[in-house]
Amino acid sequence: MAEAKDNPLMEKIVSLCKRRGFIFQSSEIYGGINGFWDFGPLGAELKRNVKELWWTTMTRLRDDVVGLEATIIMAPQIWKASGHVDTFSDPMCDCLLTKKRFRADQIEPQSGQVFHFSGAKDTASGKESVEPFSVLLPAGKPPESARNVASQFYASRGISQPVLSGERTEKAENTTRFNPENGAQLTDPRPFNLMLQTYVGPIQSDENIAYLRPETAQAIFAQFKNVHETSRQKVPFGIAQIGKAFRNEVTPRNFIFRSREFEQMELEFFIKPDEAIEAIHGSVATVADTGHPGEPQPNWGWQAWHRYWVEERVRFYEGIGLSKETLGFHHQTPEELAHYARACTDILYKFPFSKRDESGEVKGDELEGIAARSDFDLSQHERHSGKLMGVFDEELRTAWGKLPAEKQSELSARYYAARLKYLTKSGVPQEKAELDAKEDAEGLAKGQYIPHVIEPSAGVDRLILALISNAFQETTSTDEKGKSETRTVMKFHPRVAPVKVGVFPLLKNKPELVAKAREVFQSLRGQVMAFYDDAGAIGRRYARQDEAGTPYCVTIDFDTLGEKPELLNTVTVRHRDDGKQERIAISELQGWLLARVK
RNA sequence: GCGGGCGUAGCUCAGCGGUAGAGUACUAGUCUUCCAAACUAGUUGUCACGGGUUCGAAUCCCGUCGCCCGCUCCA
Repeated sequence: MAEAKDNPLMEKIVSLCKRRGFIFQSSEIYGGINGFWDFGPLGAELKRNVKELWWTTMTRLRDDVVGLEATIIMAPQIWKASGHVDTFSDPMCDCLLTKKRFRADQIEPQSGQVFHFSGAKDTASGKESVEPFSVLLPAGKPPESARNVASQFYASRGISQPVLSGERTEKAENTTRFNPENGAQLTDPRPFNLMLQTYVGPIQSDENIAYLRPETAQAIFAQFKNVHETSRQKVPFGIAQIGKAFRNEVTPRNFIFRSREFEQMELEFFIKPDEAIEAIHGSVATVADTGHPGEPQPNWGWQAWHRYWVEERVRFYEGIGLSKETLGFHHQTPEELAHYARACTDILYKFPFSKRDESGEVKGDELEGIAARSDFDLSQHERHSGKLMGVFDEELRTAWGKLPAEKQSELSARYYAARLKYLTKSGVPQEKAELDAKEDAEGLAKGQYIPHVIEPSAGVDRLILALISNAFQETTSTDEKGKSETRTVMKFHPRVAPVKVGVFPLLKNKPELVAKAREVFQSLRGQVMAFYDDAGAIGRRYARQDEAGTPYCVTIDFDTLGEKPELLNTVTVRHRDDGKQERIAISELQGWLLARVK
């Protein structure tokens, strides 16, 4: 018998997702494929609603954000420029004894005496291993300790009283083939590339390798110039994109939380560098560390914009039913931040699998990261493509001319320092970096700069899982016969609920009720996602819709047909969360629903 | 990638060497005037996949795949 389930809530959610058609394992009939998931009928509706709400909120309801839909496969140079080719492919080695994993390029080179063994034999059982094994013995340590490590290795192979065989020794200088902690031999370095590869064109050769994008962001940077030139937007403005991304994760885990094919909703919001803001407005606005800073202001620098987007995104999550209590935050420490990043705030959701920290608090796991990425990304593409990524800012040029000379040189010096730091960190030789940084500082004085960026980047699938976890509610009740029964209600916010309304005739065997119910259903289905059901008792149909998370159910009864003349052409509307019912005229039904689900 | 656990009907699980079951769900019917009602009848499985041991395998062994947990990795 299996042990008690480690995470019963998670198990229930996974099982409900399958039972009700939210999420299936990809390729299930062939045994599945690790890290890939399909969305069933209800899941597809839920996901569509979430993406549509994001798109509407981020683009259509704003003056300063436009959309983009780029390809998944792009020029491989993009991934060179972004750093993914380098940082996403680290050769790794494992310790043969402790199984600890090392990045091959981070192992301290060591010197000493290498002890090779050809195998070992168990004195008691006669069991034998012919697997060779080596141990590095640092200078000054007794040979016994090397033999001891080897014995432990063979013991882990099932030879409890190992007698080592074939011992020979050899000197080694600056080797990285051994675990620095215990001297045990490591496996050969094996490449780990987190990007999925394919070939473009019929020839499968190295020069035809292409990558499936590991994030959607880079397409936005790569198309920045085109969008900027054609959209009549001026900095500050943003480009939004929703799309698939792929990562060859070592360990896909936690249902759809970390998968190999996933969908992102990303905004790259381009802003002026702080030096430009200061030149134009005299100073950069400061905003409080907490709370929404209000409507965007022209004198906002990166800190204010970063805060603004964190709060905007929290409002979005609250607007689809994730209350503040279910969310968490992680402010990346300077050590965690990438070298080019100024700040990064992660918005977390407290998933059923989220762990407690040392203080017993559940922090949550990441739904979205809002990063202040400086001008790193556009600068990288400028250097790698040779195309200028800067913008010209009339306002800055005019303002700059009116600045006192000392202010000009102060801002120039700061901009120069920032550009120099970027260039040298990127490996540009010192001399050239200084020249380029000087040129950039002169450009600033003429109204030119590479925009900085604030990047709110959200994972759609994780959000779906958060919404499902958040909606899941079980109640167990005992009826008068003492029979206990568990009911599941998915309390989705009406805005994201896959089905908005269920339409039922009270009884199936009364043709007048069925005909009227079909008529009401037809009038609603074009406006909102509606579901018609006449199978089983009315209570059962309500329960089915509760499990699907349908917020409203409409029942056509004899009063609808005029049994009580004053109720002619009215229906019962039943609310999912409290079971309460109200009477609404059919003529008002559509407006009533739209007001609640939009 | 390593270690541990697991994989039986759509779902939850029982069966653990003698040829597949329960509850639930689903379908049809009777009935039913608002919260999983009852009754009747019915459908559903290459027992994850492949191989081996055996007269005989869901059951034992090996391999593969997948899921969960811990490491490792990852944002």
